[in-house]
Order: sequence, then structure tokens, then C-alpha cells
Amino acid sequence: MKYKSIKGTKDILPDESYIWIEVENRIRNIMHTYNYKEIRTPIFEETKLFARGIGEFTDIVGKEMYTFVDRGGDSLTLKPELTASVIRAYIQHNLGEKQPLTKVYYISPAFRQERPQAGRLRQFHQFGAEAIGSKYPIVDAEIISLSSKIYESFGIKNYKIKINSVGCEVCRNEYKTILKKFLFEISDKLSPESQKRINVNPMRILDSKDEDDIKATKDAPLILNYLCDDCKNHFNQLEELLNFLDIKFEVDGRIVRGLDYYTKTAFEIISTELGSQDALAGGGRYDLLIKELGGKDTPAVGFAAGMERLLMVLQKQNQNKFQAPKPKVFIAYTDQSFEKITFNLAHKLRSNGISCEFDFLKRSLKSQMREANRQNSDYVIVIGEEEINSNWLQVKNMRTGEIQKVGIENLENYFLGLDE
RNA sequence: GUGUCCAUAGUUCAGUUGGUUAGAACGCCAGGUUGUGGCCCUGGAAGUCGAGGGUUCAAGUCCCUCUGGACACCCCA
Repeated sequence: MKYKSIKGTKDILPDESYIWIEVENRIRNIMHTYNYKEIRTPIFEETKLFARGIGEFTDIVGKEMYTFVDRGGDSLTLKPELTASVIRAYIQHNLGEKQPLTKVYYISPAFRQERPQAGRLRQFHQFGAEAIGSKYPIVDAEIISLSSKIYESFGIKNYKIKINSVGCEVCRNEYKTILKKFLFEISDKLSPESQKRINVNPMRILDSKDEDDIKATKDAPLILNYLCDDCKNHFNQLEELLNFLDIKFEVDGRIVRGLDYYTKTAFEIISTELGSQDALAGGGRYDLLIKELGGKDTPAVGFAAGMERLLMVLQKQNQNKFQAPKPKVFIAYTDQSFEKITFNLAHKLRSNGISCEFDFLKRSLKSQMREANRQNSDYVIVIGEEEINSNWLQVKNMRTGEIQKVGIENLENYFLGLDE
């Protein structure tokens, strides 16, 4: 085979695309019920935006981005996540000046050059939402409510919401010092990987999957006990709000977000049925990002979720039974000389918004009937000598097998009346 | 980037210690008397056995390299 899709990319073929469309539509509907409006940003941005926004030393920026130099000599990057782009647009278009709180959502491809595995592709799709402009925990609660509502509405079972606070600049740094001290003391019991991370990213060690790490850090200090009053208060209020809405969650002091910009609230929605990449969605508050990217000091919260992962769970739980598009009417003809008349009839029906199909391969009537069946069309009309002479058409209902005679002048109305 | 396993018709898979024209099922195509699908029956098309190299009288089968896939690490949605 000469040409193949790039490693870690996937074609969404016709027998699957309708599922994507349906899922996207439902996500949009839920976003709209929460009054979030869609924002679409370009597929690539200046490389610096991500380096600045996500963090120079994160793995995403350091080794996973698709970065290239364009013909003008500028360094550009295919977006590895959406928040940085959304915030760039927010700042660039002064959205904060039009209203104090901006609520936007997106459904978009994103790109990371990682080794593909279950639930991970190099071109993948994320949906998510950002609420920009409020520092109050009720927005954090809305974001969590919104993200979990999406999974709930698809009938997904076995997902968990885990929340944590990663503190603010002040209390997190104090905590990191304490944590590092603890980790150094037990460093001989940690995995080699984690030993290297003590200075670089100590909080990540608490999230390690390594057995030794898990054992060794069993009694590690957790940030929740070291939050400053403001952060502690914020977290308590969030818990209270979630309880008030009856949203089930777990507090997990070990959740860490991979992107540098998070402050205070961090949360994840995980599924027990996803294999190793078990996060359906992740998000949290990022009060420092907008200023970091050159905007005004503006608080914000958001979440990002993986489309492919949602689709995986839907399939595993057999919840992806959506209706594939199909023609309402299939027009079959008994002789090739009626092909043009058939085309013309199809044209009329289509002009009236009635989806229909006919044969393009000059096949036998039997083959056309089989085709109509395969297409799952609701009705079949047969065009032949008699019909053309009499102007009465036989309309066969493919569910019941019943055949009705319909005058050609009433045909559109017949099908439109059946709509509903 | 690391590791393990894998790669044969459109799809899912067989293919015996290396040995004639590489098989099955499903799918696809055409038929099963004059103008009606789904089941059934008959027939048919379809594979550079992932790519390249090597060993051998002989390679789908053994060896090497590459590419791709699955899963895990890493990282993260």
C-alpha cells in the first residue's frame, strides 16, 4: 500500500462518522443549556504561546508538540490542547471588556506526538469549556457539574469525579518544600524515575503508578493540609456546593494537573473501563494564565475532555446506538430507459427535503431492491411502464412490506405527511 | 523516547516439522424464468501473505532491517 495515514492518526469513515456527529450535537446542546457559546480557534498558533501558557518544562512542550518553521521563518505549533488558544483569543479580542464573565466551549482536534495506545492518538479530539472572569468557587462547581452532566446524559456508568486543590503560588511553594523534604528522606524506596523527579516535579510522584512509589508515599504530606486560608476556604466552598447539588465526588489529594497553569481546584473524571488512559476529562482553575499570556489579571476555570475516550466508553457500555443517516426513499427502475425519469423524480423529492437514492450502476431490479434494503431506506418506489403511463406509483413500505398506490402529483405530500 | 506482542482476501481468522495452482466464514458481485428487499440456494470476483533484504533446491512459514498496529511505561484528555 503506497499511502497510509500518519502514525497515530485515524480516518473517521462513513460507518462511524454519524456517531461523532450525534455525540458532538449532544455535547453542544448541553453546553448551550449551561449558556456556554462555541469558540473556534485556528489549528495552529505561534509556538511561544504554548511554551508560555503550558509551561516550558512540561513534557507536552518539551517533547510532544508538532512544531515547524513556516516559509516565512516563524515557528508554529499544531495545538496540543485548547485552553492556551482560547485564552489568546480572549485577550486578543478583548472579550473581557464586553462582559465581565465569558463562557465558551470548544470541540476541536489537538495534536501531540506521543506513542499511540488505548485512548491516545497523535491527532485526537477534545471538547471542553472555559469560564473566564470569576474567582468564586461556584464557577468551579458549574464546570464540574457541566462536565459530569455530559457523561451522565450519555448514560455512562462507572465514572468517578475526583477533586483536589493544588493551591496558589504561595501555599503550593511552601508545600513543595515540605514534600521535597519528605521525598528526600524516603528517596531510596522510590522508583528510579521518581527519584529523578523529586526536584523537577515532586507532586507528580504522588500520582505515580509504580508499586514502590505508592507504598513509599503512603504517608506523604498532602497539599490539602497545607493550603493557605484563601485556598482552603475556596476548596471547602466547592465541596459544599457540589454536595448541595448532590454531585458525587471523591477528594483525592494526589491528583495533579500536568499543565503548569493550574491553581486551586483540580479535578478529573475517570472511568474504570478505559484501560491505562482512564481520564475522561480533567480540568481546574487557572487564575494566573491570562496575566501570564499578557492579559489583565483574570481568574478562570475550565475543563478538557477526550472525544475518543468518550466514544470508547460509549461503545464498551453499548450506549452508542445512534441512528445512521439513511434515505427515506429508494427509487428503483425496471428498465434503463427510465433512468432519466428516475433521476428527475429524485430531484423533485430532494428539492422538497425528502432524502432519496437510486441506482447509478444500471443494475437489475433485484439488485436495486437489495441495494434499497442495504441502504435501510424506509420506502421503495418502482418506476416502470405502468407507472409512467398511469401516473400512479407503487410505494413499498420496507418495514411492513406493504405496497400503496400514490398518485404522482401527491408523492411529496405523501412522504412529508409521514414525517412528523 | 523505552518495552512486550502482532502484521495472510473488504473484514475476522485458518494455514501442520519450510514442499505443488494460499483456504474458510462473513461481506461484495451475478443468478434462482415475465416487475419487488431481508431468509435460503447456485455460481463468481477478489490476496506482490505489511515493505525491503537474507538463508535454502524450495519461504506465508526461518533470520535481519524498516514501516504500521495493539497494549503498557512515560506523559496526559
